[in-house]
Amino acid sequence: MHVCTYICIVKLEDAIKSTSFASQKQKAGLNILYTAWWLKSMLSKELKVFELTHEQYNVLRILKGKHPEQMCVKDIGGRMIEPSSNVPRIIDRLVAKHFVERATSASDKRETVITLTNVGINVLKQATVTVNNIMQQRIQMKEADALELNNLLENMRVDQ
Amino acid sequence: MHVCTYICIVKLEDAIKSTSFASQKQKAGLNILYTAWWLKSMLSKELKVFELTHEQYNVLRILKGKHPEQMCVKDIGGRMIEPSSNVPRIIDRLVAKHFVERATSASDKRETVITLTNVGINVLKQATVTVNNIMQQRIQMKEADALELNNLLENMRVDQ
DNA sequence: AAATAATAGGTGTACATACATACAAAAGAT
DNA sequence: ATCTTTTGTATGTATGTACACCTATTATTT
Repeated sequence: MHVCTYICIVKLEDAIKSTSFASQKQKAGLNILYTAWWLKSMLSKELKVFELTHEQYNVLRILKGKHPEQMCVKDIGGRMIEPSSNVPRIIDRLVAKHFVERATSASDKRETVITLTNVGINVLKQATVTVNNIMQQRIQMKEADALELNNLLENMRVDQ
Repeated sequence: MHVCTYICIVKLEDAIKSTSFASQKQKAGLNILYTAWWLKSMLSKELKVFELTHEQYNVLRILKGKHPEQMCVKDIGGRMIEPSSNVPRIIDRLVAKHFVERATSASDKRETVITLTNVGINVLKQATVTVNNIMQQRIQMKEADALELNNLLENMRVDQ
């Protein structure tokens, strides 16, 4: 039986109330989906203070990586963790909050170039401190284990 | 450089075009999010043939686990991989396709009990064959590695 | 140069998530 | 027995995803 006191490690069986899995491989699939949800919901909770969703935060971080250079929508899209994200609409919301600015590219009028504003940079800076702290506290893993995990995840994905 | 021929293993660096991570632990977080997206989008693609989203498929599978018993909305919700899923609305769509039926519980009129229809059972059966095949082919992992992965994922999640 | 194809971005729709709220029914308190 | 609280479900709103389609611009072909 699972008892939750101060620190609580939730087994998948408890989380989704399922006791039998066809294989460890099948369980691993569900475990990845559940852990991703767990990560995302932790992030979202922290980011709410800054009026950011974790997708909006992701876009700001991508922009920060090139700042003070601008980036076009396509380049941002290519760096999203979830590649099918609809970047124009995420940018709509960042523009509404004055965290970024939109302009048509001079060199290619099809492109829209996005720039971080000072407000955006400040919000991102504060949000990042919080996010990093939470990640440090809530993810329990030695670097060697993390490396092992990264190898397992990268080798499991068969494309085509 | 990464070349994709027949079987193609995508490194996270290529997927999100980022080359530097603060730590293996931070990379692991992103890797989990990306792998979850990869899994979900594969599933969704396969399930489209059956007019199912992967959340709808998840609900059908949960119902199958108790069949021919009925389940109430709350019990279904407690078994979802993403616990904050809005189960009533997913059920709306399954009812519209005649895969499940809704009825008010006799023992507790607050509860709505959900029953799999024969159509639902057949669709689930066919969808499951396809899903299992795809998982078998696209997830490359030995059982021992899957066990290792499950342990890493379950031990990393610190709640509270 | 004119016609055609490819590309970048935006938009519409269906579905899902996250969270707040509403309402009816059941459980508990007095 | 009546009042209060809790519970189960549904619904409204903002956001995001997945995918199709449209338009403007650029690149390519002839």
